[in-house]
Amino acid sequence: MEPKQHLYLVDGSAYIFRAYHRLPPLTNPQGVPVGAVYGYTTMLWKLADDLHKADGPTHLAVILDASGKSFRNDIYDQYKANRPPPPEDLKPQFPLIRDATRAFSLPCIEEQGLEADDLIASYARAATERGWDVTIVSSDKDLMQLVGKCKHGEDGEACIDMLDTMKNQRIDVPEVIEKFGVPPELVGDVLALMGDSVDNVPGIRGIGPKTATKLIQEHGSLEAALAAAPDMKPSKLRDSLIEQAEMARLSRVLVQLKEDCPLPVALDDFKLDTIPPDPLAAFLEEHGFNSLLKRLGDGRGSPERRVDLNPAKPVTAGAAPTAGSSRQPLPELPPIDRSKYVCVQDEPTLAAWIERAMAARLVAFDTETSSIDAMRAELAGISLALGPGDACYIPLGHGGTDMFAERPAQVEKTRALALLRPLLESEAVLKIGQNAKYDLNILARHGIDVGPVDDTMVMSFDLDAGRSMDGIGGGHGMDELAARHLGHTTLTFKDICGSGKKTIPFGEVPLDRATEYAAEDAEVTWRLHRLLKPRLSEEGATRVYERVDRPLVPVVAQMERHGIRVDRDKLAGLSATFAEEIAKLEGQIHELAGQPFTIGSPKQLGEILFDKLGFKGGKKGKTGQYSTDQGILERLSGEGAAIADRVLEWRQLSKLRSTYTEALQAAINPETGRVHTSYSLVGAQTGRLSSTEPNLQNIPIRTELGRQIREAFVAEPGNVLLAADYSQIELRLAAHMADVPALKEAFAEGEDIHARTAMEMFGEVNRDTRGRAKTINFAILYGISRWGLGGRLGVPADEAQAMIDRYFERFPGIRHYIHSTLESVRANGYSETLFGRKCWFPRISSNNPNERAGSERAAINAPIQGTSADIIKRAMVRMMPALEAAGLSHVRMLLQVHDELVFELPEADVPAASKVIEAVMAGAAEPAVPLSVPLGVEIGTGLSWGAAH
DNA sequence: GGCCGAACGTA
DNA sequence: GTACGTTCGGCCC
Repeated sequence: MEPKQHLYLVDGSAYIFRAYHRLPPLTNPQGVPVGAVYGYTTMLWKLADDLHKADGPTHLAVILDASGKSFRNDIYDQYKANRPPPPEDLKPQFPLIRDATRAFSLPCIEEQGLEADDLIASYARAATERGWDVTIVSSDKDLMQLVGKCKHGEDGEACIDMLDTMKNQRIDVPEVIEKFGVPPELVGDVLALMGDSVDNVPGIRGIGPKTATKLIQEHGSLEAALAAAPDMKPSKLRDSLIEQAEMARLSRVLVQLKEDCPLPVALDDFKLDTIPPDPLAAFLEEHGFNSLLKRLGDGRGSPERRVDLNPAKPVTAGAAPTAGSSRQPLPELPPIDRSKYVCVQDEPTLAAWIERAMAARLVAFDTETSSIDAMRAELAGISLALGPGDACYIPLGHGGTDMFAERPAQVEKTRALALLRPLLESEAVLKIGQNAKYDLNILARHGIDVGPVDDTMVMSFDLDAGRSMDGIGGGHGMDELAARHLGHTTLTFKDICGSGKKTIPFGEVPLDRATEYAAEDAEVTWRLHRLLKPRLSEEGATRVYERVDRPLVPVVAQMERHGIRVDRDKLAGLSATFAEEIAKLEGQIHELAGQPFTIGSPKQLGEILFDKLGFKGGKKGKTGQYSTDQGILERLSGEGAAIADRVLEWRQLSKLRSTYTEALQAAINPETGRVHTSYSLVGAQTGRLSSTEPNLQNIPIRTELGRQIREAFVAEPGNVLLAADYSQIELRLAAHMADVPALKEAFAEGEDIHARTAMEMFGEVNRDTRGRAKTINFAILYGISRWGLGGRLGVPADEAQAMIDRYFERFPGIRHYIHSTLESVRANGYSETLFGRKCWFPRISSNNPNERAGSERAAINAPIQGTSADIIKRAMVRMMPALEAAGLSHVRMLLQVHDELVFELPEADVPAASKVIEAVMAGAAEPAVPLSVPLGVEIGTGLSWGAAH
């Protein structure tokens, strides 16, 4: 028989507050306060010492609070409202807690919307159900409710106790009774009566611990005490109990621990091995914890030392995992075996799978459909995975198109979805998707609001954006992730459905093949989640994942479903006008050329211009072709070449017609009559969204002709469109991040920022100097180079360099920002936004100077562009709740264009909605990152997108 | 049918 | 000089 398993659950968040208040202030060699971190480290040290003792841990995890809001705020909005912000010198220690945990190679769990207490309760219950003993490392009184809860599992009795490491005291049932006067199962009733000022649990006014205990002892429960109140002798206590009975009941709910939370990491993955000494030593050294370092002594280099990279296993693409990324290795799983999958074709089997998924509290899922376009796709089936080799496919729309072939047996679609709905919508079951936004949209169209959801594609992005090396892709698609992390080659869509003309819809794929493909996707998603989720906390990506990108998934999904109305007739009219003009120009161009040719071919055009017509200044690029881009043609036009002028006009009109007026008409969804773009959450390495099919982030605005296309984006009758833009957000962020007093001042005063720059640079402001200043400001954001700036301004490189020097002289913070950013990217391999979003630059140390310089420019830009992306994403996440709280439930958020949000709303709501939108956007960095510049938001409204600007 | 480079639309 | 996506012609298979 296996030895008894013993799980330790460390209440990390509560611990550091206690450690902070109990220990003297202490700073590390870099001057960062680390007193609480030191206390936390010694606590982990003590636990690690017990590792191989008889009653020591066999499994261990640290549990942290991930976010300020939880389900308790939905029940009682004042919950934890009185809690003061943490002291300034404690704040920087929070992220270090994760570093410390990582240094011990221990798993660290946190989950948005859940408090550490609830996760601890859920893990404790799950472990005792399996017959494991549990020790909760905490002294939190709420958690005392759990003590003693025994189960009779396979291994006999399993119990929960607590360990207060500060007092070095075990807390078991007698200790709980000593503290509360009642056994653990009644602690919740006592807590409900006495309330808690720190958490702002109301309780009953005038009742403290003493009276609460007495009442519960006498009556046996909260409800009994409340029921007995009218018969008590008249007193203040009696009146309070009667008057505030509801408050007590509410408090009872608030102190109740949630034991059925989805478990983001499986219990088996908390298995403890040995603590590898190297990362620990590095951590102790970095923070100057010399006494501990000494005690670690010659543990370094011992035979237990673990090797980071096992060549037999698949290797993460990009930079090899470096010091600090080690952890207790996850137990190995059997290889993927597609023969184990089940095709679910009848209701009882389906019901059994749903029941098992409910019990597992974690299920990977995937939908199969007829199209890549979620707004047009027909549902063909759903796959579920509960573990390795434990996956199924539920066909729902197979067959039926061929009248002569027999339709395979399947559970009827509506019936199956009705059965699946409680699972997919259950708060207690974590659903894991790969690009879950797609599946959310498919299921939303069938009336199912899936949640809570984790997304492995988004996790991969938050961990590894930009991390690709020669020969190894850096993408976040399922096939690529499976190859990179699991060493597994998945069946591809092409393998199953073919490609090109011979593509068959998924609903026509035979069920055995469909099952292999679909269930494999779900199992791969399950396995990826198991690998990636723990990496989030280990690699400092939790904040950006939990607070920004994860909650954004359903928000963006909803925007895609909303779509935007376009005026087809208006587009058709423009298209016809453009076509006429294009034909006219074509005739003139062929006339001027002396022969017909394909104007759209740069190759042919170049030959006509420079070979046949003999214009000078033809430059051939690396492909041996003449360049005929806008700059060249404008120069020729200035030199009097009429043909160049006509070609420029022809190009503008052709572009507008083919890319916009024609393509947008084709993109109108016949069912909704609207255009639904698809946003990629992992499209831009910096963290921006990207938009495809169609791209609604590059609708023209700069020229009058192009602007007419924006007029075709319109509101429904009775509604208007509202466009809200951040003004100069990247420059504002640069001013903040590089700490440039002159620029910050200008933004604070609402000055014209380019004019201010012109004044600083040239001593006077006029059209010319302001324009040059504007160019320089942008050049800074894009990673400046003398040649680039020179080219833009039309001055020699040395003159441009002089301007750059002058800029640095006037705004010294900028030079320092560039220098320190590059320094840090070279040292760590990645840049970081103010919110901790990483962007990797594997070529920053390339031997190729061009490549290296390119990476450097991108690395200077990424924190600024990425922080701006983080901020608007945070605004998007908060927007609908804020509007709803203001009673503005008819406002719909339709589009995001990097620094702009577009809404559709009833005209009457404009004043109220403008206020909310402005406030949410302007405050979106707070409270995580207080900015030293205000964020300006400009709002316009109109019947069309064009008019709203 | 699939891929690449040139050109050009946006922030 | 940053970050994207789409269209087109030209070329490959």
